[in-house]
Amino acid sequence: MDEIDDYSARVLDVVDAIPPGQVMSYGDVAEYLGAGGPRQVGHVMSHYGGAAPWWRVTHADGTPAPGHDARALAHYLAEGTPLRSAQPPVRVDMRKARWPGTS
DNA sequence: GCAATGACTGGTA
DNA sequence: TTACCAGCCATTG
Repeated sequence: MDEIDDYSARVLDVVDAIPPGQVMSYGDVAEYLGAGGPRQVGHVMSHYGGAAPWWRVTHADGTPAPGHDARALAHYLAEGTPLRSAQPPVRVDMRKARWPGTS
């Protein structure tokens, strides 16, 4: 198994901590960690996202990762995530589904 | 060290 | 909604 970096593990830890029905944007995760940037989080998800609920991580607009929007939609419906559009372009209601973290 | 790239963000048209 | 631009951060050649 490939060993992951501390930063990647930290990103996966936050994503794994997101409760069902809630989502975070790439920028929110980076800001929550206080390190790196939205692009770094996205890169980690593309490389290690297979071991984490990547569908709970979306763009600031609420649109899921490209190429996986249909897959993410299935999870949103299964977890009861508040959606603004149940069909492409799939968009999550960030106003309610945005997870501020362990407040 | 520089240029290019990427599962990004916000603003403007 | 879509398209384009400028900014941001880390990795790679």
